[in-house]
Amino acid sequence: MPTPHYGQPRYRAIADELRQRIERGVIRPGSLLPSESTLRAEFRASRGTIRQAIALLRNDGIVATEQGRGTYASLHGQVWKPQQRTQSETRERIICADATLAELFKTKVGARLIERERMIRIDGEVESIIREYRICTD
Amino acid sequence: MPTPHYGQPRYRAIADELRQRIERGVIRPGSLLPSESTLRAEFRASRGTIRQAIALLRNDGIVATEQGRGTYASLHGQVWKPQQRTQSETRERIICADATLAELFKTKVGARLIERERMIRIDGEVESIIREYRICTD
DNA sequence: AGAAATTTGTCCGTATGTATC
DNA sequence: AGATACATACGGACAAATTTC
Repeated sequence: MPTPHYGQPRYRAIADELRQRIERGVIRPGSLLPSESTLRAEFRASRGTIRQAIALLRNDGIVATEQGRGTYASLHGQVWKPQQRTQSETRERIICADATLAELFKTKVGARLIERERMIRIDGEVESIIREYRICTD
Repeated sequence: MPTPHYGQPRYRAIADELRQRIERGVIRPGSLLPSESTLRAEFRASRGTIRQAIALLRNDGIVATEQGRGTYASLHGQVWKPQQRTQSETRERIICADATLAELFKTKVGARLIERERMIRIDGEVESIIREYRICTD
């Protein structure tokens, strides 16, 4: 077979197949993928094509490769899950530094600071509060 | 020449060279890079090696390739500049919710919370303080 | 400890498909 | 239609890191 690639190229198809195996747990997170030569035999593709497929997965961060060792299914595996139902509200105000903040910023108590507070909700529940402080410049 | 690649592999060296030309404006943002076959002649490398080099740049987002057309130097160009001299220290402790936090989390005053505080320094100066609060689960 | 086998990394060559000019 | 340029796919060879014996 020379090189007909109607629709999806082979390396993408192979990548998708491997991706599914990882996501479905057929290949467990942390375990090694089959070696390039094994994959080559299974998919009957050239080494270059197999490597292209793996490069895609590596680029997505779902596998990691080490020379001489092999390619692992990533531990934290999964891609960012766009967590539904996540909301975030931010508000901002100017405050005066208390003793603690003043010391951290090496400034005087009472110095003006910007406080930005973000509230993150998941399924309506408040999941975390994040407060960021900066020196007020204006 | 078979494949001696002492030190840096050729495709990286080629990528670096092209990257510099873009950053220095030798190749203007928005303009086309030399074609693969031109680059092949200039660097006396195989097409695969040239393509590996360009893939690096594409991955860094400093070029974009269109089939049949060519590879452009990206407009927004620049990569993330790893701001030198940036430090970050994180510390963590368990605190009891004050009135404000208790209200935000809809819990009682005195409830146990995890406070994670990160201090970000740029050139030694404290640039910002970030505090994150979560319900303590253990 | 050392040699061999395994596995990934780099590089070359060629051929054909597909999109653009 | 033809030329040009990138995309996909195959093959082979040697280098480098790791594991196995």
